[in-house]
Amino acid sequence: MEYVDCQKAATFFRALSHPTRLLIVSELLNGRKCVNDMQGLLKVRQPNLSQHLSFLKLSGIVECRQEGKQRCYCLRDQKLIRQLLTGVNKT
Amino acid sequence: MEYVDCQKAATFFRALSHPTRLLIVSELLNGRKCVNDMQGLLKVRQPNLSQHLSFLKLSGIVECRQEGKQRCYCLRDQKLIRQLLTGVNKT
DNA sequence: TAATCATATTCGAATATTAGAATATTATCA
DNA sequence: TGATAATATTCTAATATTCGAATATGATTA
Repeated sequence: MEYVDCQKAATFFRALSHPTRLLIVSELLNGRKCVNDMQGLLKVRQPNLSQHLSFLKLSGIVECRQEGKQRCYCLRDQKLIRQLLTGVNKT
Repeated sequence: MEYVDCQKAATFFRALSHPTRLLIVSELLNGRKCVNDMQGLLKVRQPNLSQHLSFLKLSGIVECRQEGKQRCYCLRDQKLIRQLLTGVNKT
């Protein structure tokens, strides 16, 4: 296989290495969601959710847009994430 | 997407979330290697390498076999790993 | 069986991650 | 403009990760 940027890849995988963040990400596979939507689905407190979202944003996995009062998050590369999760899921 | 076992997936991704472990893994994409081979390729001390290998083994990413004095490691699912790294590399 | 090569384990210190509590910010609405 | 809804940030304590140093183990060879 060609050269792998291990630093970059490690950052990417680290972002996916926490169950809560994976839950967020797998919810986002179903489409854009605002923080409040996600809170309804996950059992974490709002500040904690916000921290994880921030982590995911810094790692380049999600992006967000302000929409009125709400902030909507979505995956930056839905196809890639789907592929990664599907692969690992089969393990 | 179907249900994702986030606990399991998180463990898997965490194993790949360290640059040294990714280096190990990408070396193993070229085939089986014993610890000493890997030491020649990476710039880490032997005990540290051994720790990372142990982590990768516990996470189910590699397996190893004793071969004479040496212990040879290989990927348990080379195709999956190649797919994951290729995907992330394109990011 | 003693020496040696190859690898693993243990321990401790430094650092990073995580979650909760408290608080701050930002956008809209009355 | 003040109140409120939605989200983010900061601080802190608990825990986890990482590395190096020292040491242990296991297989082979002399």
